[in-house]
Amino acid sequence: MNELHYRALHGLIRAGHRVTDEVSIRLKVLGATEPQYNVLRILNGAKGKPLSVQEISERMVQRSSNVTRIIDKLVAQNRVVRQECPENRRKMDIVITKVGQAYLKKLDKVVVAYHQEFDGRLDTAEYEQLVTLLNKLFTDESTEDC
Amino acid sequence: MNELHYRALHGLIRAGHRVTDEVSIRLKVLGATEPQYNVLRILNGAKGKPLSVQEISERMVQRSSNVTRIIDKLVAQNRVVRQECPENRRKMDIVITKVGQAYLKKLDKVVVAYHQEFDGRLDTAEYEQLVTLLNKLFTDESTEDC
DNA sequence: TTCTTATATTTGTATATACAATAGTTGTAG
DNA sequence: CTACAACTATTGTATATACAAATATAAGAA
Repeated sequence: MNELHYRALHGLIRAGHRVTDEVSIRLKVLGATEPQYNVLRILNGAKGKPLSVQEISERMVQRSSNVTRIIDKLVAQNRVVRQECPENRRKMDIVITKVGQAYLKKLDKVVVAYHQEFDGRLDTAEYEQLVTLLNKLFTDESTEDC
Repeated sequence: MNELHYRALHGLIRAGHRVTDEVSIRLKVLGATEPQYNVLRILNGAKGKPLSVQEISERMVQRSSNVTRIIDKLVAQNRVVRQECPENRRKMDIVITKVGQAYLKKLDKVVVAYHQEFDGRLDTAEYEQLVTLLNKLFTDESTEDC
């Protein structure tokens, strides 16, 4: 019983780390880290709407208190812009740039290529099953991007 | 199609990180990090047989080149012993101590308690399904502990 | 207004991690 | 035996991360 729990949860941990590691290796070739990729995706998913540091943090897979410094890097690379939010000067308006979008496209390409390695390992019904099971396990979806 | 892949893999990443994060929080209360816990579990699983740094590395969930420094910490805490392997003086024989085993028991307790939070979220058949799907996705099991 | 509390981000600092370089050991070819 | 390549663990160093403290703004109460 509990052994089964353990196998399932441990399997999830290993699977998650493994996918992250593999993705990181591929992103690094293009000069990006996984958190940077994550932030760019989140901003791109906002469709031009500026997001605050907090909003980005909430959508990140890895809880990290240092979104500020990730943004610092992206700003230095002209991939996002950061400016004070006019309505609330405590907040920052962060937006992906054209340069950032073009870069993200390149990053997405290598990630999609990695995903394609999984073609055929499960059939469509099984992939749906997996998604369903994950949703059931983690009902409160505190982090959502795209 | 590809969207489904993405949802499944991204779900795995989030689930894995989430479980790791939650476990880390609980371990930290007892003064341990997740990698330290991992090493202790691996050594305990070896049933007294000394393992080399390399053997431990291979069994870790997170690829990390710094098992040496994790061992440093555990040695300082008297939870493992490290001595030169007599057969091959390049290698190190690393073994968990009684102190380490007792400590590991305490760590396991909080991890098990966390696992129990998942009771009822899936039924037995579903847990088995999940394990099966994960095994199908990652056929080559390069990392195995316990 | 002024005081207090809450919110949002940044920064300081200690620790952790990745990666390359190093040092010591073993195996093997000449 | 010597020279050279392969293997194992450690260390140096730059970067990343976690967490607490600091800074700045906003909102509400006296």
